[in-house]
Amino acid sequence: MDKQVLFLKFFDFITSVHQTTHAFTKGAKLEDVTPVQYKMLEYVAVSQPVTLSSIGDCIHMSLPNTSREIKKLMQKGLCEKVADADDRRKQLIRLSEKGQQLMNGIFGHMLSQLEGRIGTLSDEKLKEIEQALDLLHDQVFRT
Amino acid sequence: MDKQVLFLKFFDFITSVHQTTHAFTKGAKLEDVTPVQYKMLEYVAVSQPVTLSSIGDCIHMSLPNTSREIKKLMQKGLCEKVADADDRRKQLIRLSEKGQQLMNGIFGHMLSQLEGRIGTLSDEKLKEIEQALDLLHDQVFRT
DNA sequence: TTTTATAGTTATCATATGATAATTATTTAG
DNA sequence: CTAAATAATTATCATATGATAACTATAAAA
Repeated sequence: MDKQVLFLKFFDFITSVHQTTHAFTKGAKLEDVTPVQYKMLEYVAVSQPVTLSSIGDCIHMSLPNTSREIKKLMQKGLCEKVADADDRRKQLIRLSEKGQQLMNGIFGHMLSQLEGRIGTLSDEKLKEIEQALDLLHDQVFRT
Repeated sequence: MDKQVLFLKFFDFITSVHQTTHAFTKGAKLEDVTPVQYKMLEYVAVSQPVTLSSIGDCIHMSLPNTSREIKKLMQKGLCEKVADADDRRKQLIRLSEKGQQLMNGIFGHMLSQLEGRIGTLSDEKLKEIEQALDLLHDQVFRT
């Protein structure tokens, strides 16, 4: 097994995943949300409610900057903040109704994009794809 | 086959690919190169020589901004520019010796990171991984 | 209880990035 | 040949992002 060849294949693969991701979110209406703010929304959507600190950890941003960007998202009416009852230093962030609708729209858009790519495949093929996702996730892209 | 479940798996997969990519290039010394400039270098490295326009197309940047950033990369001594003999409007960009060495170092770093993840796997497992890469590349992440 | 650590805020600065208009040089189309 | 169209440059502006210092409030440790 030529590791060099496999590496090139990885590199190519990673590039195409990035491009596909870009194509997926492209076209979804993100009116007033910057790239970093979108990453935050994505993380909050999946993990809510979350503390400011964990958002910062996840997207590699300092607490002051995280605080600033969350503040902007709240001003846009996309996020809400609740003080943690157990530890009142902590602020729990979750999507507002409007933010939830925004993310639902985006996930729906991504879903239809994906549907366009794999919609016509047989169940058997889909099983193969699922297994391939699992394999690479576990063996290579584990975090 | 539940498409909803598959979608969640995709979403998770894409996230972990992004995180892994981040971890891969992290630690590689990129002294004086901004993220956008790094993307340019990466593209030039695999496709050189390339025109300014094609760089801009690839990384979704306007020609004026592409021109500005390439200029910076040339000032850092990482790129070189040659006028195309056939069409003298075109400027062909390629890595300088120094730029080539930089990218060699980074690719080497990524290779060793990858090695750390798959180095102990059997040849059989590696074959499976290769097939999984091919499958997903062709069926899902084709561009 | 005093000290120390944690979670977050606010303010400020520097730099990176994105958008656009105006210009030059060259090539291609009519 | 003249009139587009293409490739790139330069200049300028606005905004996004990253870094840091100083601060408040709360919780945990001594």
